[in-house]
Amino acid sequence: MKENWFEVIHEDKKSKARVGVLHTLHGDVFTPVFMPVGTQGTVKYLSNEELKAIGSQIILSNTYHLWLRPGENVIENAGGLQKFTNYNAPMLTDSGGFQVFSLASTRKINEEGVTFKNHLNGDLLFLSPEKSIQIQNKLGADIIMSFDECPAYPSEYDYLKNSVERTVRWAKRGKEVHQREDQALFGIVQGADKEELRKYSAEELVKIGFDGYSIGGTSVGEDKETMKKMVDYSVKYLPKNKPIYQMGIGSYDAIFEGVLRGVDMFDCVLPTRIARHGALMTSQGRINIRDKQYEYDLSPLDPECNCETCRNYTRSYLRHLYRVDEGLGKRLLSLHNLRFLLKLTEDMRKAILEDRFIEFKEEFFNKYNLNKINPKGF
RNA sequence: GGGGAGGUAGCGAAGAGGCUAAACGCGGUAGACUGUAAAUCUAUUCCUUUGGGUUCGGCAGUUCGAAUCUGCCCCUCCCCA
Repeated sequence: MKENWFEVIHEDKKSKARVGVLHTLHGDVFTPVFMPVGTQGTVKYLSNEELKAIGSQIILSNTYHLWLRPGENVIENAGGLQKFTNYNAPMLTDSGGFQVFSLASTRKINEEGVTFKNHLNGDLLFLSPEKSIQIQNKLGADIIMSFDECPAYPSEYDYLKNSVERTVRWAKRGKEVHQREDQALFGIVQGADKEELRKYSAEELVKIGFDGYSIGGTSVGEDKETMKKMVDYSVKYLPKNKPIYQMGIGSYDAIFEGVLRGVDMFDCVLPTRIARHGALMTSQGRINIRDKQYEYDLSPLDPECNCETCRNYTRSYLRHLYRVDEGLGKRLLSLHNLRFLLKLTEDMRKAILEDRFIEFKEEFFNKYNLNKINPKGF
């Protein structure tokens, strides 16, 4: 990737928040950005047209899952992920590293790579840093990830140290086989809440040299203060002229904390998953549309939202769709939750450009008062 | 008219003398979910002033003790006339 593929447009005068732009072959992405997750080459229940209509700039897909089905050759044959899915806009693939964590019960890690029991039929599969990059080269996303291990939290220090060092070696091996100049390759900083490990991880990755840097290993069960430390300990040792991506973050408060600390990119299944389960992020706090109190409620899901769902449907009807388990319900609810986060990042970019990010954060928290309604802050 | 099966919580359905306010499923009411093995998982669901109260079609019995055993009655379904 060209050295200036990422440009910082404006830095907030009172925090580390910044507005930037990623130049990719499939278009520009303005940061801070929230990236919806479409693991299997689709954001569950939503079409590309709907995603674009709510302001989605870039979406994620997953190497492990696409490798299993339909297979990277099928996607390469179609001309790459963007053509295969007809999402003619920027895309990012995760390396399969997270599956090392989430499929922990069926995997074995060694220096060479990871042996998984395929979650579909139990077949033994082997994924290595080289293999992951080679698959991602074929998938052809605009941004691809190094193959890492995301250790459980908490883990023993010795285990963490070995894991972090191995993840650095894996990153180097991945970079060595990376073929495509049109794909940005990110390294992933690990090290849990240990500053010396985060420092080591970040500095070693920077020595190798990547087009951007991810912060991995957050939101794996640690408390909020610990997550802030993890971000601080990572950003501190990363270059300012490269994008920083905090992986797996989708609660509004964690996004604020990340942006405040200099993070540019976020992705998360949270908005779509909780939507499918009836939970919605609204300007009035988090609600569960299944609840009886909405049975006769003819108001929109979120009166301050302009998404298709909020413009056209009542809570009463959305509750009905949820309860009868209709796909339209899952679609409309997913659409809204994504719009909520996309709008949030749009507003963040505006606030940063006006040097009022900290004020915006306070206004947002106060206005919506979500902490009072939902202590966990989703 | 003859023969057979059965009536258990909102529904379906286990249980065949004490470990049973009664398994399990559905339905109901809530909660969770953060680089998606997730249309998933968890709690709760007779009443209650949390001490207890009232239950397994009804009534009457047997028994220290009955949803479970006995008698009579009521009701459903199936087969044959």
